[in-house]
Amino acid sequence: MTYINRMLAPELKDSLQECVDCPIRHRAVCARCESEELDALDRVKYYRSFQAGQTVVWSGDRMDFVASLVSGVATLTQTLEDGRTQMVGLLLPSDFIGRPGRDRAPYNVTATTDVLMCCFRKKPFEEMMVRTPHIGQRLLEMTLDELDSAREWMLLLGRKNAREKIASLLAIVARRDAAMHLRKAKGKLSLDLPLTREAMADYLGLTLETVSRQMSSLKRDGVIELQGKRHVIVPDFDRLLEEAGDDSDGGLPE
Amino acid sequence: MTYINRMLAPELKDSLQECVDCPIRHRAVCARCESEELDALDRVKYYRSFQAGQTVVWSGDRMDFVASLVSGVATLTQTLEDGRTQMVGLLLPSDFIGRPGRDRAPYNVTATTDVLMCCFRKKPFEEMMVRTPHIGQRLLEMTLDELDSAREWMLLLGRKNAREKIASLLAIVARRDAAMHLRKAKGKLSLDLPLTREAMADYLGLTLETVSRQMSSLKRDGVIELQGKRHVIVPDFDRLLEEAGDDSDGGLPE
DNA sequence: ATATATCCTTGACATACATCAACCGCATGC
DNA sequence: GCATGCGGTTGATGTATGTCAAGGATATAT
Repeated sequence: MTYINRMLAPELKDSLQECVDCPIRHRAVCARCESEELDALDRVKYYRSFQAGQTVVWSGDRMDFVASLVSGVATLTQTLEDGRTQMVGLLLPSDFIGRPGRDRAPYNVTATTDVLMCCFRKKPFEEMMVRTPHIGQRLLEMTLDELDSAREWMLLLGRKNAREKIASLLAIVARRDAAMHLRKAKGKLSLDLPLTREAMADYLGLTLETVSRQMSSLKRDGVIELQGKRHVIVPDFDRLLEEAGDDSDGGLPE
Repeated sequence: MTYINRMLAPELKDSLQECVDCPIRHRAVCARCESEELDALDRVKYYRSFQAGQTVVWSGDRMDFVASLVSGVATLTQTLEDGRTQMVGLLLPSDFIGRPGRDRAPYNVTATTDVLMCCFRKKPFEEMMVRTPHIGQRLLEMTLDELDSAREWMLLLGRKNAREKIASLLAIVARRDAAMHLRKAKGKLSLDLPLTREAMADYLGLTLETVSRQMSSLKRDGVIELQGKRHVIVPDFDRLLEEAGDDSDGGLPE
């Protein structure tokens, strides 16, 4: 069953890191998953890996599998004819890819780092969804969450200025980072951006130059510190949230 | 059962207009809906109406019901502290409001015209979802569709210019209009905008002045004709789609 | 008929961000 | 050693859209 875990047992999020890192150890961690159904699914799963920069599927292509991201970072993007591109999804380990009930991918899926995916053919997966309501329910829950974050993202794209956009992105990454690794060095928070400046720009609806300038500006103003280009230190998370302009006081998960 | 129909029977979309307009006639139209479960649900449903401009729920408020929009237009909006607001959902008749499993509304829901909603208390609705997998499946399908349109919307917000945004919105409204009324006067297509210029601006991440200017510009260039402020005639839908800059050749549903 | 409010349009001007271009730092390869 | 490429930074300049302001059209109320 392994990587399907997040779909089945939300309360297992804490042990997710273990699940993801070590399929073998996982059975010990997650007793709930020991059903025959899942064993059956386990038998039809297979793995695919992609190198950084590789495209998993192109928008419009047939996609006869669903998958769970095991490691690495992938993005969903949409493009206009002239090449303008907008990221519409950022996939981190344990995120779900694909959708039961449709067989063409509506977006480009691209690996931005080296990526490992755990795949299931769509048909057996769908059959199991019918037999095991748990899975459908969990999938609904995950989809509703995604819809919520898509809508927050829309607020960002439509109404925030460049500085707020950058700060928001950093806060989002910090939060997701923290949710997975719980790596928070006493007040000072540090995070690795899994994105190039260009990918950040595509996330935020900006150009890479503007991203770069705003990163420099936030650094000048002491909101962040930079070690290298990708490693960011956040001395004061609340300050960052202020810069993000967000209404909701969404602190870090403890 | 009436308004829950869209959730249960996607193939009934054609008869939706009848369902929505006339609850009484509906039973005749939709044989599939005559189950005991639904009768039970039918017994706990109730109606609420709102006047144009009224707020149905504020973001963060308790929301102990789910609902189906019977008539009128409602919007989901998010705001920043300083009042900048972004529309994140546009609800037309038969759209679903609320989400099982959460009890606080994550957005403002506002009636932009007079609105009638068919409501169900959340608890009995959720119980029925457990007993009737159909409903959960349908809800998943609808949520996935919403996620898709949210993501197209993100492309619009992040990467389209003002003219393309306006053209896209008109195309979207035209499509949804057509899907419901099938009102297409031989080539020439006419539609009523259910939104003020300000609401359009909030949809598109623009100011109302820019919306107004671009409408005028599209009119000057013969892409649209205006009768009054809200009634739009589209002489050539393909031309409009070109202006929208969209890759996908999403014609009108026939 | 006159007032008032709402929604919309248009103009003049300001500015945030995009565009174009040069250059830096650091790999990798010959 | 030096070239080449990639990701990133910074500067000069342009422009699309925001901002501020005035006024038009229509409806409702007095």
